[in-house]
Amino acid sequence: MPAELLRQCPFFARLDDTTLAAAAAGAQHRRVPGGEFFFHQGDLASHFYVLASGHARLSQITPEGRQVILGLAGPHHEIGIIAAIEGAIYPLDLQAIQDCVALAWDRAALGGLLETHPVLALRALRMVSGRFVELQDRYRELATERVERRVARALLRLVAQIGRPEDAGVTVAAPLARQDLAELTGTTLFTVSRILSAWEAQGIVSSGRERVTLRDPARLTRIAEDLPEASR
Amino acid sequence: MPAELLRQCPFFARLDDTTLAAAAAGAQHRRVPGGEFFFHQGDLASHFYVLASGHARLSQITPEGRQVILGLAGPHHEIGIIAAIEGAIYPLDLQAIQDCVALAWDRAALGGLLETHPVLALRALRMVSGRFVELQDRYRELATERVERRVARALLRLVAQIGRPEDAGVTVAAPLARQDLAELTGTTLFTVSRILSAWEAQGIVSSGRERVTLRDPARLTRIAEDLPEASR
DNA sequence: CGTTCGCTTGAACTAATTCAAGATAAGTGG
DNA sequence: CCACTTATCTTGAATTAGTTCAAGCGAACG
Repeated sequence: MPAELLRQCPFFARLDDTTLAAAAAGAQHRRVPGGEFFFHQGDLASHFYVLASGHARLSQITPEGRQVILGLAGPHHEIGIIAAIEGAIYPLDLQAIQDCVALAWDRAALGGLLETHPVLALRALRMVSGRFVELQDRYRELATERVERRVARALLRLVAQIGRPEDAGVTVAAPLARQDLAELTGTTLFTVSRILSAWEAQGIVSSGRERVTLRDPARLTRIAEDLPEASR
Repeated sequence: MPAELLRQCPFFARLDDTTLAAAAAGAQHRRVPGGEFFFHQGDLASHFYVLASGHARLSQITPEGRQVILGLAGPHHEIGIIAAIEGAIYPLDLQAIQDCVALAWDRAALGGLLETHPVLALRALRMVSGRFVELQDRYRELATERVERRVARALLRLVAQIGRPEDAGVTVAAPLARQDLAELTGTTLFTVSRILSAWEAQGIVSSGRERVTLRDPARLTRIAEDLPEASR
């Protein structure tokens, strides 16, 4: 049910029924198998997506071939609003890390929506502004904070975004290799591995192959905020 | 002449006369002496500014008190479009580094403009998207590149934005201390000083107290892009 | 004219990277 | 079901880019 999905993402939340129906009507379905790309950096921005299922990676490749992960996206996440802008190109890659299903609006449908429903144009501005502020905060982190804190913050952000509660803790609900965490935090897979090993020994996380579970999120928050450890 | 100034900034460029007149009519003037703040991070976003003269610094302060400079702004630059969003707060400080004069629109005037002239709403989206992409690129640089390249890029960006041609080279047209460059590139004032000294010895830049002049921008570009030095 | 502020430089230090070697776990095909 | 292959992860040791700290210089400013 498209309309149901839309109600759950901030961009379409709390709209009147006619607007929501118009939005749903313009959407197509797109399936992307794990590992394949929705689009590449530099492609003409042709579609705006809302993920229905699966997880995807937002990343850039440096001219030297090093990858930087800007973030992960899960169900209900909106990606590619830049398609609303005439002639714009995607500024990053969007790669499915599992089989994905998404709703997609092409430029014409998206343009029509934003014109006939000005509230959506304002929401687009609000959405991009919000992401801009988030990115600014991450930029500040990267410029001023040590690796351990950045990894702690990245994990907390990930479970907030795409976490799944488990018997004892919260798991990042997407495959997440050490290399991925390194590319998210601007460090190396070796450093991430050492940090996770140390945390595992302290019972803060438990992790395995492409999997990280937070066992003590409060303690991780203390590391992220650089607060003193509670005395014992 | 407000309208004249507006024509020179991308946000208002190439508008029909009535729209431009409406925009100019809603603007107030604001003078901010060097060192003082237009607004602080966390303030309710009340005004949208276009700088008429002077230079200003966009920065954040970390909870630990370390400053990060997100960029500098000069004449014709638009700042604070986030004021268009109901209830939004400024995500950074805007501090005059020289005496500044700016045009200012309050929330009501800005909201009115965007509603009555939809082209401006689209431009707002375009503007924020553009800045988002720039910030993404800087994030990638910070995550993957060495300090020397980041400083080279920062200087090239600065002269592109607010450069002033000189007898032999281009100068950053705003007071720019070593500390400022360090906070722009995520490093320390000592490292910046060493880098500038080395470049000065090679005739790439000449610099003094709060001043940097590029003598050989092409050579600096080669450093920024990590291309091989031309053989001699 | 002296004080302040920005800049430079050296020396010691360190957080993180790089490289190498091996362990562990997950498919794959016989 | 088990060997074989491959991908992920761990850990140690050496290296290094950049930081930190200390001392002093020199230009601007009151």
